[in-house]
Amino acid sequence: MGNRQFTGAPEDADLTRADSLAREIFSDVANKWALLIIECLGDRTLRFSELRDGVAGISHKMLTQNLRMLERNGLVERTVHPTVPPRVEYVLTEPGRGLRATIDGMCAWTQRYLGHIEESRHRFDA
Amino acid sequence: MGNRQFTGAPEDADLTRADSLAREIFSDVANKWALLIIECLGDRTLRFSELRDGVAGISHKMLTQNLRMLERNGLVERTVHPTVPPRVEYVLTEPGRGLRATIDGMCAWTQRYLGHIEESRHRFDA
DNA sequence: CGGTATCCGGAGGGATACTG
DNA sequence: CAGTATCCCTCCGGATACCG
Repeated sequence: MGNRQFTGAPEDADLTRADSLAREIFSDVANKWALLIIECLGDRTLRFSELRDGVAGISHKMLTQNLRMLERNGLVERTVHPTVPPRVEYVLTEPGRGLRATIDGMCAWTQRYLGHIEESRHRFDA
Repeated sequence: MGNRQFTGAPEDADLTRADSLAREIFSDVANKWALLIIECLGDRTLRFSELRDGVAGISHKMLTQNLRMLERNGLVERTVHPTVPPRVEYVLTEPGRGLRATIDGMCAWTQRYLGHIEESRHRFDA
């Protein structure tokens, strides 16, 4: 896999539209909150407040903001139930579940190297 | 896989040390620049300046900062050749290569859903 | 060439209040 | 309950300059 679409400099005149789009999507998605939200959703259907409680220390604002972004990119589906009080539910779409699979990989990786990393930190800090 | 170590609230008294460490590592690693640097390195050995040219629009400062962080966590190995001018080289360690595999997954995912996402964006923006 | 230090503008993101 | 808007301040991160 040639990854110039991710690593290529944006000022490069040869950079195709697809390349810069890929980079844009990558930048949207490769951030802490987005990944944690997707991981928290998993294969469940959750309400806004359940997500707020479910994702560590995320603020109301960040949650809304990231959910909008994920919805815009078609990774989550938002369903509003016109009841009172309102009930809004979020689920991963198929692309969203695809991304989730790779995030699961990152989580597993973290678990696996937890010890390695902690050691390395101590060595480095000395 | 129980992911409470990632999604659990930090103020939760039951949160174990391992859980918060996992969260900390995840936060370090789940950021745009770190992921792009790792992806750019791949299985190559690159100099500082090669990385700066290789990673799209990254600044001197961000590159140094992220490389230090990755080195501290034991994901990259830094080798200084005591020549003049100095030559400093970076390679992924074994844990680093493990993480890289999952990032490859994210890149592949991006490529795969490029079309889906672009469409979704247009629909949303209307 | 690679790294550190300093400055500083602007985005990120929290707290709060208000609407439907 | 979910979402938007406003305020406000921190700190991210770019630009620049200077060391080894």
